[in-house]
Amino acid sequence: MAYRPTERTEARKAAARERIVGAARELIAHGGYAEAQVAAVARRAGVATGTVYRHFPSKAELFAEVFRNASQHEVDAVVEAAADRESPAAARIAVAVETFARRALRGRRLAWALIAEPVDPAVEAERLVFRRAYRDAFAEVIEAGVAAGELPDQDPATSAAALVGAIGEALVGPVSPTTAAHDPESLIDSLRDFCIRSVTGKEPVDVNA
Amino acid sequence: MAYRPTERTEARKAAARERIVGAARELIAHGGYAEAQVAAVARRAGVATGTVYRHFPSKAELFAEVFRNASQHEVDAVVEAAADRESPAAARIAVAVETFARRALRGRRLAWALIAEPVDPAVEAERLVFRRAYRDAFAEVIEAGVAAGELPDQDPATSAAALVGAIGEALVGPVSPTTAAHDPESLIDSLRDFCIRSVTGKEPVDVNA
DNA sequence: CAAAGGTGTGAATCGTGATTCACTTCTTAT
DNA sequence: ATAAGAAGTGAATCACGATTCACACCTTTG
Repeated sequence: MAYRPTERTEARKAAARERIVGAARELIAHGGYAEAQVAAVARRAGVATGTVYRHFPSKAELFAEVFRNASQHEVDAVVEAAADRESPAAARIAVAVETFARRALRGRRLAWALIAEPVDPAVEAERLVFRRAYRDAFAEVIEAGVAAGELPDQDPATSAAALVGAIGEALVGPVSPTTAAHDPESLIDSLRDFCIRSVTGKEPVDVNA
Repeated sequence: MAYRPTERTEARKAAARERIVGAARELIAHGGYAEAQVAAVARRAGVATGTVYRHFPSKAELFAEVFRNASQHEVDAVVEAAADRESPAAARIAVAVETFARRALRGRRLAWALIAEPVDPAVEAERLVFRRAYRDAFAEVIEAGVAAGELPDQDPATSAAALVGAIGEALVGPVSPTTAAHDPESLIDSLRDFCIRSVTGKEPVDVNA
């Protein structure tokens, strides 16, 4: 034997892999799944079509990785926003919703791809993980709130799923009010209030800074 | 000229058309869009592949019709349930949600196809009409409730979109709690309460019969 | 009954993109 | 320098379904 991959080549390989993932994410963010054909990804990453297959066994695997990365990033932001277990449940929900919404509106197309766009089953499985992660984050807060007597009795899983659906639909759904011209901040306010009411059964008090 | 289609032949033609639409709906209800290839629809309808194209210019048109039929049916049921303008907004929302939910749970797969499943753009346009119809139905009730001072001030379009999303996700979404074994009635109760809280900002009073 | 349309048929065609693979180019180790 | 294993290339191949179309079969009208 005469050739053994060395640190430098490994790094180069890893870099190429990341360029491919990045190119795929950019294409998805721009035109969704349809725009992200393997050949297009390769072109944008500056490699040949075949090279993509040196790094990923299939298109589905590549996209699964893209989804995994992007969604982990989003979920982390929301979880972190709601992390303070000392503050009241309503405030935690409020800040989580705002974080979710603000980020989604910033990258509308990518958010739509992550939340709702048609993908093939292997990628759908990643999406499931992602949505479940959101749901669990909300469910945890709701559960804590109910336990502390701050929130009315309710099924945390159902409420959390409904929250995820409500936020997704209001922000990037096909009938999102944002489709029409609309001020993003006021949309976020409306949505936050909706979410607060839904879990507290009370009018939201103004928590704004 | 020697041949002019007569009533009987027209009827036969219409019947064939309906068989095709019905077959398509059944396949969608069973396995979603993926299962409903033109050849499969034709087989199930008992006609040849080409015959489908004597009745519809393209697959997309056929499916648009299927969606239109099925969704009109659903929307009508919900609108009718909430039709009584004399009763309080909260009660109208409650009954609309229950109707929506109960029907969706009865035909889970079809509901998913109507609400959320990947479809091609021509069909997506139908879906948009459908979701918008739901949204408008809810928005109308919310608006009336706000005007009557029964509901707190809110943006009806946003609340209505969020409701549609919440219901859809909780019922047929990928993270629906119904995925796990769950009692449908208690899910409906939880969801209805969630929706009532979200628009009223109050604990739901027991409206049950 | 013959002519003239209509309607049904299903195998062949087409379009779209993912995937492959024989070949080239690069890296490292001797 | 040279051998050997990695990695890159992109044109060719494949898979999959929608769509077409030349032909056969029905209905109706004169």
